[in-house]
Amino acid sequence: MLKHTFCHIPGFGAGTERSLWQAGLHGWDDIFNQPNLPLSSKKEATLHSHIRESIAQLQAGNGDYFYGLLPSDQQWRLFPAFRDQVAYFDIETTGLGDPSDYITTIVLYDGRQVRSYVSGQNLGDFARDIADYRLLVSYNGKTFDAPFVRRCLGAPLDQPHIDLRYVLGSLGYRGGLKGCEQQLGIPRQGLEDIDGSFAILLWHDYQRGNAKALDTLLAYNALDVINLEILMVLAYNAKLAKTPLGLEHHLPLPTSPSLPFAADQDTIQRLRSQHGWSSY
DNA sequence: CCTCGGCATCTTTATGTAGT
DNA sequence: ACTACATAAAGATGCCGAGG
Repeated sequence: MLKHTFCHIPGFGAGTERSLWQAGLHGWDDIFNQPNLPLSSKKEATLHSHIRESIAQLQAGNGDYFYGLLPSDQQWRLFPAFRDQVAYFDIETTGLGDPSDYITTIVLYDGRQVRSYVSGQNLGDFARDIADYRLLVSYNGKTFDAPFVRRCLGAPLDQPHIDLRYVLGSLGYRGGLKGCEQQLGIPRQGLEDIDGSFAILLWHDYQRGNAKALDTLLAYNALDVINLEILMVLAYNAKLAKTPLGLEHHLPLPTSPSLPFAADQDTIQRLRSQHGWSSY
């Protein structure tokens, strides 16, 4: 998709890009073959120089270049070029950000492998592991997860970052991660009633000695992260469908790995009744 | 050349929202 | 209550071609 992108060039907005597309100039290669472009000579010069630069930067795998130039509502275009170096991630904490709050668990998924990090065990390893990836994907992670990780773990998390909250929101899907999943028909087998506040209860139950509560928490955490990949592909295809480019660039839905953790229904039921049925 | 009008892009401001 | 990201609306800038 980057090879079909022009709106990262200064002076080239959504309108100019669309008119180029509709003139049959779908990609960077077409620009050099076409003798007379529907542009002024000044714009043509900036177009040529920026496309030469873009080809080199893409070849070098430099996502920062495009991330810095793309309008924020077009960052989703980075996905296919960096899909083999993408990290889907999500954190659980003891609260929304009081100074006393801390990260309890993190799950990182790269499309192949699920890795988990637990406070008191290996949480700090996340800072090293996440640095190996060149694109981050999260839900509301730009506002919540990434600042929390920077503050508590000192990881820079300075890679390009696609926050699905805004991509899905621009497609009309709002109401949080669970709401989006529901609207798009993505199941959460056995974990449909667990949310972030219940995750706090699971953590405290684990602290009191219930090992199955941690498994349940990690199952919930991992399911969120695995579903991020499905959401990313669905959102990407939906954004693509709004362009006049062909359908040939659509991505197939990924096959999700099975959850490496088992939720314990007895623990869920007990915590539910202990804390009242009304809110859960 | 110079100015003007139309259009697209860029900037500024205010408002909204989701995470545990 | 918080945070820091986004969009939306409104205003400013600047490019480009037409016409004098």
